[in-house]
Amino acid sequence: MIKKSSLFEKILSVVAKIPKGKVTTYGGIGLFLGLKDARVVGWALHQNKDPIKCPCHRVVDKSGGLSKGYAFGGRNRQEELLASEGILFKKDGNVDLNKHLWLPDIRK
DNA sequence: TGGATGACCTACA
DNA sequence: CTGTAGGCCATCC
Repeated sequence: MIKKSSLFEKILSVVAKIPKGKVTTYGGIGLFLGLKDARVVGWALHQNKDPIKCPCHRVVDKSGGLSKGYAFGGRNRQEELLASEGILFKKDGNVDLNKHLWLPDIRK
């Protein structure tokens, strides 16, 4: 049900569909939207100011690591939010993609 | 109109 | 493994 609008809305729609306890990657969203870059995804999330509709904390990088550090007010904050949803972290401080990786449904 | 910016990814040395 | 370079998309000034 992705409408034809700015990628901003598309990305937000995808992120909003992320089930609780799951995480997705920038590259995954970009690939889903047919983009060849993950920058747009990061850009959209950065421009996003509605964490209620867009759980940015559920979006991680390809390695399962969190963003640079100034996402929500600190990387620690994101970890806290993810942990609050039942997402486990590895000793590296990265999300366990093997258990929580989720990708958008292309059919829908 | 056009350069600069951005929460990234991949490839190569 | 770390560092550098390129890429491509949208928005802002």
